[in-house]
Amino acid sequence: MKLLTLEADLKGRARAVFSLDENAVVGFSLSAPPPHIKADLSIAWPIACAKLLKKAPLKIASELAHAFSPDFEAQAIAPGFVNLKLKDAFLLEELKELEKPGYFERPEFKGEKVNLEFVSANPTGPMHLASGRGATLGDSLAKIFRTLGAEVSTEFYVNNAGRQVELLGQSLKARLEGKEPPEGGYQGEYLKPLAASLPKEAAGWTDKEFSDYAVAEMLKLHKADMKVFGVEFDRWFLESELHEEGGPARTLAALKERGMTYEKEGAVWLGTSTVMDSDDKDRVLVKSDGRNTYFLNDIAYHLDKFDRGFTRVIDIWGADHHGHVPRMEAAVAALGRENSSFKVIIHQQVALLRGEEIIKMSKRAGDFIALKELVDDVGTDACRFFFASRGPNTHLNFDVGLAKKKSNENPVFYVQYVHARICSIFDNAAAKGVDPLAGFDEARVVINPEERAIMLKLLWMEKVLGDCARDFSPHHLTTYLTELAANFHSFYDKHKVLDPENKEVSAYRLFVLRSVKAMIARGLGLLGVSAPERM
RNA sequence: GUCCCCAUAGCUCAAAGGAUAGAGCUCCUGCCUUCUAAGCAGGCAAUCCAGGUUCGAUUCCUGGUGGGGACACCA
Repeated sequence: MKLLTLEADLKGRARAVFSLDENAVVGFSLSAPPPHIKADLSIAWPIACAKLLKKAPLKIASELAHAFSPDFEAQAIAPGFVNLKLKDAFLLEELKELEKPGYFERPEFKGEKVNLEFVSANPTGPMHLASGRGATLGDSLAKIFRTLGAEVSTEFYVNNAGRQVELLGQSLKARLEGKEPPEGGYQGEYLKPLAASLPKEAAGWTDKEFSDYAVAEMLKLHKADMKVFGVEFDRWFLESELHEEGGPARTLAALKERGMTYEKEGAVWLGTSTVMDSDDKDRVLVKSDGRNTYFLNDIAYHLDKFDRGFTRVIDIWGADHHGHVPRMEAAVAALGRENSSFKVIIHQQVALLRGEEIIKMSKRAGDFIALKELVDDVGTDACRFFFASRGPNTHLNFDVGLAKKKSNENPVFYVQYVHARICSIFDNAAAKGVDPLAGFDEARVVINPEERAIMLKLLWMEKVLGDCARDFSPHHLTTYLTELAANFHSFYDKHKVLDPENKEVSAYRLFVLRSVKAMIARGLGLLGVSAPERM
């Protein structure tokens, strides 16, 4: 029985014992007891519901404990906890289930069609190190949501139209002609080799041809960078696609029709504040010179996503764009879409340090640290685990020098080492005269404390994935994997797995380790980190 | 000035309102004739300040202090 099923079961028993309605049982959940408590699971609900039931918490706890036996060893403890110990058979049975396909799927994600857009860096230069954070977040969340049963499509939005792209083209042209890029253009070194490799006929190109060429080349770079980083997008959505299909015009018409817009001083405004009261001021959709704002194009893009049938549209933005959230939410609402179907995940900026010094970065000025640079130095695994292990709201100070130097201290190796060690044990089994596929008599198994800790931790994965989805962050998973790894290393040090003298115990332990190996591989996979067989 | 985010050990991070606040790095003490020491066992060491709500607050609320970010008819 899964933990969530168990939780629902026990909750049902609590309702029955105290004759409560479904809604009356609030905050009933299984949690892991603190280390000094010798129990598998813990319930704090009796303390919380004491007022409602008008009973002493400890009394409630002991009545509850009574209702749980004889299926569980349950004990009521002051001030009102119920601590549970699971039966050995329960643990052994569940381990067999863990690797079954769909084990982690949940009903609430069934039928969800999620669109997850992230990174979406402008194609005006190589990908910046900070994009690694958004990429890690988005890719891991996509994989986690899929594991929970949702259908997920990942997307990278490419701004291949507009002023910045024009400037990029002009900067490239200037480099070809041996001149400095124009005012406000892109000064970066990366345009020089690009200019050098332009075809001969480029001398006669229009500005637009330069722009198109530069963008196409940058896009190639971005795709390559993301691939090395273990991130593949289901779709690279070009802004130009939007314009070809008249998306912005259609969006504007829809907004007008719904009475959300007005004209003032020659511009068309969206009443995000006056009509909808969800932003601090109204926003311009069409400028007085007749051109669309970026905002209108962006609304059109989001409408396009909804029109493609997604039930949930999720954007991942850096904190420098957080000011845009209210207006985008207002726009989604203005189009008559459910607010709950749209979510923006904001992650804080990555501040780059070299020692004490903060590195100011700007693509236009040409001073930045490329993602590729770090990945080349420390590897994708260390980078991704590092980024994944922080919640989106942490303000990350990233010391480039330290990150490169200290790669061996990254906890990712601690976790990967578990996988390598277990692989090695299985490799050695035959030589030690142990058959990894041999069965064992479950009734005779004696589970030692280290094994018990491992099994419990394995069952806990289900909850951890839920936490990741709830908080829109993979960091719970890195914490979990580190804890599972600690459980394993501790076990490994104390107990011999391959023992020719005791084949029964060997087979049982290999059975447990098979699950550990699978869960480590699964968890690392969700993070886009490899599970090496040898280290 | 307004708005958003953050403040936990020397450093980098965890912790559905629950029990003695967890890890990693650093420093110190032990452990490899036995399946990989990228490991194990142990030690030192922390909730910014002042109020409030609560049986219970690192967590929620209010007000400070300190730091990061945003406030365009730019994209």
